[in-house]
Amino acid sequence: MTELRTTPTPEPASAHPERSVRRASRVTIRDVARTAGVSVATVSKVINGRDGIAEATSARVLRVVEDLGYESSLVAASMRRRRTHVIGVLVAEFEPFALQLLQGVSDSLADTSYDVLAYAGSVSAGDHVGWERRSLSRLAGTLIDGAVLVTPTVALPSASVPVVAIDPHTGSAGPATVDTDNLAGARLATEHLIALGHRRIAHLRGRGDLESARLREQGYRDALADAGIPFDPALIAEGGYRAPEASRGAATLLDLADRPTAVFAANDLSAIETVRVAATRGLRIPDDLSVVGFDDIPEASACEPSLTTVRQPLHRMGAAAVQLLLTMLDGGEAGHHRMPAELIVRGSTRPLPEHT
Amino acid sequence: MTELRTTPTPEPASAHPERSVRRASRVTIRDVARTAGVSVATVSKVINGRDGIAEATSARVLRVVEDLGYESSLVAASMRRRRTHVIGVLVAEFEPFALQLLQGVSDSLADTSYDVLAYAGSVSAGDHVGWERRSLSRLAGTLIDGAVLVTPTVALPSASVPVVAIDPHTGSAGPATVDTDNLAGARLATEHLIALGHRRIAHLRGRGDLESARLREQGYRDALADAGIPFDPALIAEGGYRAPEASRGAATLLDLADRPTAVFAANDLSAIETVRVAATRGLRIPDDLSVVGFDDIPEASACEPSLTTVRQPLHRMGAAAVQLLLTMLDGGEAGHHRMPAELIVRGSTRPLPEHT
DNA sequence: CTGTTAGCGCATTCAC
DNA sequence: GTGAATGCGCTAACAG
Repeated sequence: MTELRTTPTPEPASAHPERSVRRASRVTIRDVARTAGVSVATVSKVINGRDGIAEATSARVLRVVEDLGYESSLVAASMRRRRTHVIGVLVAEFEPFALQLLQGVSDSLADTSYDVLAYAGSVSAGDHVGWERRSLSRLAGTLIDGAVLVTPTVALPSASVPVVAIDPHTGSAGPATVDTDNLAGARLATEHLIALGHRRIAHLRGRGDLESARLREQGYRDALADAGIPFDPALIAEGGYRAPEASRGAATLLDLADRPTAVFAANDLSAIETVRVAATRGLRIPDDLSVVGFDDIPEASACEPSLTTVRQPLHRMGAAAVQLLLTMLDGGEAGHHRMPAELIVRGSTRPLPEHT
Repeated sequence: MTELRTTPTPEPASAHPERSVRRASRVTIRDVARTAGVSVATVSKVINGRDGIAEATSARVLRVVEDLGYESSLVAASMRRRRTHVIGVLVAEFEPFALQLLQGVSDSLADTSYDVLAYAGSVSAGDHVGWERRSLSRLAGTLIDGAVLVTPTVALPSASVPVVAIDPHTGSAGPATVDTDNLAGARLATEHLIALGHRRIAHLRGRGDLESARLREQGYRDALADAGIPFDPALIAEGGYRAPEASRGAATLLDLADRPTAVFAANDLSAIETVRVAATRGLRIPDDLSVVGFDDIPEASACEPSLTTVRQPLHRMGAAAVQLLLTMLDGGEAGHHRMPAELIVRGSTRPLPEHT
């Protein structure tokens, strides 16, 4: 009776012609066991290569597995097993920054026995602060052996698996982290604009809940101070690291009576948005306005004009996070890894014409 | 007794000072129940908003949930429940093409109640043909409600959940699919080169097991035939859609005694690789060699010189896949969705100088 | 060598 | 209203 409930279509998968697109109920280990005429445990042993199984039995089971197209459910297996050999990359949202990191993580995991699982936690939950705790709680301890958290917004409580944070909320506090020298990077960007003769330099802020955003603003202020340029609060607007907010912030700045001649945006996404808004105002880049971004996502060099920006070595950061994670999975201790920032000068900045 | 085994650290999570970076064991529904002084079932009902629970009890439970930072395990929940509200994007590997699609999928799922899970199946398993069946089998029916398969290499047997394939193996055969008009796109690319005066046009093939690769080669041949240019087998090399293979293929072509004046690469990744190899041979792009790619990933416009390519609307393709999937999840029937291809002329192509 | 037993963390009947 | 059973698909001990 319960057998029937488990497998509504008792005939082997290979037998029934797929004329309808109906869902075939999943092939479970019990289907295999029943078809092969052995117990569930035996199948499990064969699958997992445990020894103590007769050659003949093993072969027969494997044949059935092949015939039925059986593959063990990650979920069920992970519930019993210690390690799943899956690394989770937890992001708030799949945007270019996170995707570049993901590529780095994935590439450097290619030589290991780990698979990669990326999870966007706040897609359906809105911009809930604390998405990382939610995601971690849902996946850790069961599905993934370790996690890479991309721009977590809160300090993480001790998790149930090893965790490495990239561009964390609290700077280099807490557990293992990977980040870029945001302060120095922001200085580079601002000093570049100053060197080009700009003095009315605006800043489009990043997300208020991220340490990186705070540091980038600080670097901007420091550079201004060093150059003896007074700080003007009117030249700061909220960009939030994302297009919609950046669009509003950029509009605020560009509609100022005494418009800035340059904008340092807290990341590339908002810099690109600034360029877009400038276009709607009839402003040409870089003739009427210089723009600098941060991150150097592929879109930065792809846009027109190409964006001057501060490069974070995203691919290498992902790889570094993996190294730290593997160390922790091996029982070792992992620390903090800071990457240098690099100014990449492209087409969106130019010297301020003498006729200010 | 069993209580002790389940929770090695019986004290509430909030009680023990996190001085060590030791793993805290996951907070389970039982911890919540015990702390709140109710049964596990009661907690479950409160969490899932079932009615029939005293207001006071409900409030108390919710407080404990908040305090302990409890979140139901996706794994455990998905094993009992019907729907997990998670959509899986299954890819062989996280490369730019797949990542752009992922972004499209994710963005168009933002307004729904679904979360997104991306899984790279062949990371640890090598280039195993059939990764999609393996991944699907591991995740479907348990962890995800539906799946978007990116460039599956085999025709899928009926799966246990709704599935949409993007750029499928078998063209538009089988279940729901989304693809681009590869044949027309390849013609556009080749005709563009022909219009520029090129006649020795090479083709760097895509992955042999993909229909898209076959169609792109066919489009190339068709365009040559229409222009009355004889097909030369020596001008075809394997690119495999990936950098390492493309590198070898490009070298073969560029080291030919009678070198081609233009290369149509089956995708952007191999086109970019061709540009790279050309540089090592001292060839300038586009002066000494014109190169056209396919896909229009962000890297295509980012490279130097920017790449002339055939654009696939990747973001929209991801969104289209989601629409089909949601239809199927709603019990409806979904069909095939074909997107137009568009030639984007950039800096990597130019007219062949008269002095051939 | 193989089958039986006991859960993993959770949701779902059913009794109480 | 609440709580003890039960099972999801699977694996690890332990029996036979």
